[in-house]
Amino acid sequence: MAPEPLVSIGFIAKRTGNAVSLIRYYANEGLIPSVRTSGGNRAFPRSVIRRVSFILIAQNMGYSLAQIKSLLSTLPDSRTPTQADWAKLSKVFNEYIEAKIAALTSLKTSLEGCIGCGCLSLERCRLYNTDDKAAAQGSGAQLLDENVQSQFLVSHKK
Amino acid sequence: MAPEPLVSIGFIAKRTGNAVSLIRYYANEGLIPSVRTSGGNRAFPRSVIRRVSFILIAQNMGYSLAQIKSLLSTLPDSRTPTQADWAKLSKVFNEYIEAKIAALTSLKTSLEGCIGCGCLSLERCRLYNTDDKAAAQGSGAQLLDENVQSQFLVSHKK
DNA sequence: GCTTGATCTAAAGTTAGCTTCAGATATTAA
DNA sequence: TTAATATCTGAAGCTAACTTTAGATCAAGC
Repeated sequence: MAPEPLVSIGFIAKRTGNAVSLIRYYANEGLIPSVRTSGGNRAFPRSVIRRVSFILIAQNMGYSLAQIKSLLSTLPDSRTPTQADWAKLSKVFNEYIEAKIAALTSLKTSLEGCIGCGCLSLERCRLYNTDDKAAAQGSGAQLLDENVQSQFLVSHKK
Repeated sequence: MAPEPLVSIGFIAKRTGNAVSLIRYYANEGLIPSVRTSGGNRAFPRSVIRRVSFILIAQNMGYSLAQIKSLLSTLPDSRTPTQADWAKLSKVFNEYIEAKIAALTSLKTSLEGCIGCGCLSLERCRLYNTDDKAAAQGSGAQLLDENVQSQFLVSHKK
């Protein structure tokens, strides 16, 4: 197998449309793999472009960098991910997207009912139960509205 | 019309399942209306519970407090919102949800294609174009993938 | 009237996710 | 070889969205 060509941090930044500081930040955080040149500059396999793209998409979906790091852990760090590697991750991610769509659909329906009838309040609807609140209760789903899987909604609490 | 009963900050906090500090924060930020008792304590109309619920749901969807404040501006501050007030807001909000669902559906389709075929990179897919990046280009939609309306996806940049 | 718990204010602290800065070194182009 | 450009590090700065702290006042029950 031919050794993969390495590219500079500026190249990755340009190709992904982001600041160099962001790429450096991700590298420091261990979200993307990198090696060093003899002079000490970072060097990346081209496949990092795809990885950064994935990070940005997942972030846009509402995932924290910590969650994304965990998601990405299914990809190999030491070698360039194969199509099969990405397909595996894609499958997991697609399930997340589907769940999120389901949650939003449910939210839509609930809002139509709740706001429409004038009862929008936690006492009756519990539309927005968050991860940590549910977790604080102990085990699994504590949602009053079982259709709203907050796990797949954006959480704003630490 | 009978004067609406006022409740304490602790009451709102309990009913919405949040910390008192959060309710105070929202009040200070002008997200929820409040008056003062003769002693200086905050007092809220009961309808604030609904308003807080809405804020939490919208936050969960990925809106910033600034955006939510703007959304809520269609509700009257000086009187308790009627069902018609909420219905109006609900309509706008529902459109946002629908758009977000559409964006996620498109993302799902694109990912299936892009990750599946191994081309996930900005050079070809541009799945994650964000608000500010598009805005920085000047006018309206600059998205290469027109189906992905990032306006309705969660943005992580300031 | 007194004690207890709720609330007040202002300021400082916290976390995530970055960017900016300053001064030094690396790399590239001519 | 030399000038211009890119990158490096570590530390500090920044914004959003809150929480915490400290010391003081309010409100409610006995």
